[in-house]
Amino acid sequence: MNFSHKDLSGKLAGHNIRPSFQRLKVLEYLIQNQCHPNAEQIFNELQNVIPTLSKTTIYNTLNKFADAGLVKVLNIEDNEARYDIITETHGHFKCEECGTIYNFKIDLDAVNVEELKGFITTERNVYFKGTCQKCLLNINYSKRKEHVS
Amino acid sequence: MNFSHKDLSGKLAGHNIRPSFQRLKVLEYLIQNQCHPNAEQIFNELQNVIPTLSKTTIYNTLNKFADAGLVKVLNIEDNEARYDIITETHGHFKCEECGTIYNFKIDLDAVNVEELKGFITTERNVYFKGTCQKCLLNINYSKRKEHVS
DNA sequence: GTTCCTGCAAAAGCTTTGCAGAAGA
DNA sequence: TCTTCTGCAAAGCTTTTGCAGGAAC
Repeated sequence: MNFSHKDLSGKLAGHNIRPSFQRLKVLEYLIQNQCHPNAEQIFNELQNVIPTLSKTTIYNTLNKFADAGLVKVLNIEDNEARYDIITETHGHFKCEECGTIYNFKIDLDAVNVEELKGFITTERNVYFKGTCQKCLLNINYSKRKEHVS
Repeated sequence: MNFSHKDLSGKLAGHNIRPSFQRLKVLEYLIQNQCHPNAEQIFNELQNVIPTLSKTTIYNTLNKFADAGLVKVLNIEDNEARYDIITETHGHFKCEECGTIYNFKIDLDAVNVEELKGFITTERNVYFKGTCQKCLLNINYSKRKEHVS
């Protein structure tokens, strides 16, 4: 998919965020790469487009987006935040072999927790960890090869 | 509850961890304070018991416990890890007012996710955020007072 | 006598802050 | 003009690493 400058500006304006060039590019990147990037990845990618870009701006922008509710911050590991354009409630699966984070549909909005009666819940997160199918196949393949040789 | 040296040593031995004094104290602390402490809190508390204690040892110990599957690392915020003695599957609720992390019962082991067919899931985490009842009551109380005065 | 553990100091890595100049309203 | 934004440099924080002395088995 492709997004016009107008689409992107509109989205920012809807959250009271001024449409600077840097912000538009970060937003565009997040929409086109829904792969839960961290600040580093976004920075590296956009440096090609904006040579003078600084990491501070990436952080400023991401924090602004997060405050505005445009993106969600994922803290699956403790040493880096990952950013997710907010679409609908979904869970995350992190493969501990390859590091890929997958989305999966799960609806916790309906879940009613007895112990949280009287609490206000504003955010519901689910993340699983394990090994993804791709890596499992690779591991099995390696083992078979090992066995043969 | 109180735990004898023998109980604690046994628990460590069961995970192939040598029962040094420091490790026993960290374990004891985690069992007696199931309040999801971070490294800092554990360090401060245990410094009273072990004056020569260093933060490195806290990290060494917690990492060892985590590797052995004795504790679970919670990454609800990105700037600090919190540690949770593993008991049974439960969710975490973090109050954004007072910072307290509450446990609640939720069983995701039964959840079957179509999109994760062929994946191996080793860890399932749920965390909610919002405002706890205690803080909600305080906020309401303040508002009432404000209104009266 | 080895191997493992502790803790100091230093480093590493992610993120925030201060600030001055530039851009936008 | 006045506010907001960018990006450099520096600082802040949590966590890890290197290493030497000490403890445990």
